[in-house]
Amino acid sequence: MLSEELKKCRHSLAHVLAKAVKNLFPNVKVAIGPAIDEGFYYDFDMAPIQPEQYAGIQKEMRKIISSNQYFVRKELLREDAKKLFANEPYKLELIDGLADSEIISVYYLGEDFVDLCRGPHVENTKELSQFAFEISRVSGAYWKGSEKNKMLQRVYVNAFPTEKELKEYNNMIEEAKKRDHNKIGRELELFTTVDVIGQGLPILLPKGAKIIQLLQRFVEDEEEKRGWQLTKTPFMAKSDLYKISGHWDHYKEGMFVLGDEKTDKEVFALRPMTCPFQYQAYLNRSRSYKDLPLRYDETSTLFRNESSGEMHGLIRVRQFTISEGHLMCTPEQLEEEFSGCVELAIFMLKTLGLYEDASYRFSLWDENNKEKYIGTKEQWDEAQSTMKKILDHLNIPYKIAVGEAAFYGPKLDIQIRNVWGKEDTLITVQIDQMLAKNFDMKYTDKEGQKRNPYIIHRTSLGCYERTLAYLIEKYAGALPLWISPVQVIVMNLTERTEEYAKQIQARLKKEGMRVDIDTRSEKIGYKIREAASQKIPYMIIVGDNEMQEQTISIRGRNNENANGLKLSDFVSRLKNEIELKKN
RNA sequence: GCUGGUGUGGCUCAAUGGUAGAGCAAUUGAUUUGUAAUCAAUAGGUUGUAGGUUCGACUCCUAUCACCAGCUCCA
Repeated sequence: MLSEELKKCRHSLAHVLAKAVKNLFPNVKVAIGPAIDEGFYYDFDMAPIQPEQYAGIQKEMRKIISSNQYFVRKELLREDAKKLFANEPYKLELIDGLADSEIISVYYLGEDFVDLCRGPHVENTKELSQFAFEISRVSGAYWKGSEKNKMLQRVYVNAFPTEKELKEYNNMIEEAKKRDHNKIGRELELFTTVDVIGQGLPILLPKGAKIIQLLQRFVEDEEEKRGWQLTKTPFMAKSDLYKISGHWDHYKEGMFVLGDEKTDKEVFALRPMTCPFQYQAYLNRSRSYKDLPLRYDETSTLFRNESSGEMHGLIRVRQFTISEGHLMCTPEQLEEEFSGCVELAIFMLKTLGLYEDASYRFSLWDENNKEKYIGTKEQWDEAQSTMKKILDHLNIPYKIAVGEAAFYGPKLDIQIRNVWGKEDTLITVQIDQMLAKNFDMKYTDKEGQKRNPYIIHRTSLGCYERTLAYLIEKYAGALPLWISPVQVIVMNLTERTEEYAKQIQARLKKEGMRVDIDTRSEKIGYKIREAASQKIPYMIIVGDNEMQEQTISIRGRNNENANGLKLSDFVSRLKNEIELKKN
């Protein structure tokens, strides 16, 4: 089915849902009901619907469909439309929002239900009779998407042209659930959370911490090769710093403030970003154009006081560590340096195998929401057009997102999709002309003039916690060998071979491998299954033959057998594999 | 922050107002085992937390914390 046609059917089904809900709960006020990727939703002003009620609503929808009702379009004058929807406050608000030039159309579904709608719709509900649909969830959603408005009940319905497609969709969701980092990250003992520590503050367990350590080392080493210098700056500062940077005015809600401004002489805040701290490193002495570009990186832990409902696994947390960097340069160097930052990000994504899931977003400010940002319209126009020129020149395919900029400048965000298809920012590269002025950062140019440098804010791999989450989902927990927290597990079949198993572990450890051992001498089948479920890349099973000579059997993660391989060959094979994957 | 759901040993689940229980994992002993399930025993829980109702609460009520889905906000 063509997507326009599918959309039309789904949207028609949304009207059927609205009618069904109206039939069952006459006092309900209806809002809007668009088609979405997997079906449609409809917002109602009503008491929350419980899952037990889904079946009844679906039955009512089927009843409407099977009675072959017609969708009939009518165009109305504004005042007639307002009369028609006198009891529907949300529809009235929508009508008031329509421009004078717009035609106001309504669709009748049968004689007793009418909805304000542009259409198009199917002619008759019998066209929907083959459709498979089911209510998937109900949740709160603000009217017109603003938290200042009333919260309505959004009924999500999955809808597909055939039973088969709905089933396939449900299977896909089931498969996606198996990759959910929040589930398998806990099962694999990479991280956990605990009530007494609090929301958004995950504990990285040894294996999770090992992965992050490996990533950090890799990033720091790679950045050093590319001319970045590591700084280490404090986790907190006096409010004075944030007042200069603008955080105090524009980001205070998001910060953990220590102390009370009214009563304390000094108030501190944990840092939500590294920028103003690394700028102090730049300000350490006077700079000349010969010093530029100056590239500072830092493995930087940040703290952001997110609202309670926003935390999610490792993707959205209150404390996280980011591969941060700030680059100070002259206007002439800007494009090349910006491009270098993007290239570094791409290199990181490709190394981790995440590149194919990434897309670019050019995040601009929202002129109509000036209080969110510092700087003037002229400054924003300049920063954005500079960045646009560079992006176009670099031939980076991006989509534009208005209102997604940082409060101090536009961003190039590298977005990544999770297993549910939901998008998040993993990496960001930003151009900032404003903070250099606020902090009075200068360099002396060839003519001896003092000038503000351009600053590029960037992450190369983003936030490690979030990156780990996406890696888990990407590989369903079976991480590439070079970042596997356990690369090999040795297990012995009987106690006779326990010593030999230990020797093998020691030997591999000496070679720099990360090797676990499982000496429980029974239940070999159980042990193998457990190692497989832990997604350990290789297992070595140690036994002996009739002559009581020790034997080993090496097995890969996908159950490929590497039997007959000598231990020394296995070691060089692992080393090769690690080198290959890193390139 | 908002709407809804969930919370019982390490894990998966049972117990619908009447004695908190099972399987797996763990520990101990026996078995020396060959690609999940050897035998026996042991230990592990003030049912997220704090109040309340009741003769009696895992179960009902209130508050709170955490987790999940969605909205809003964001790396």
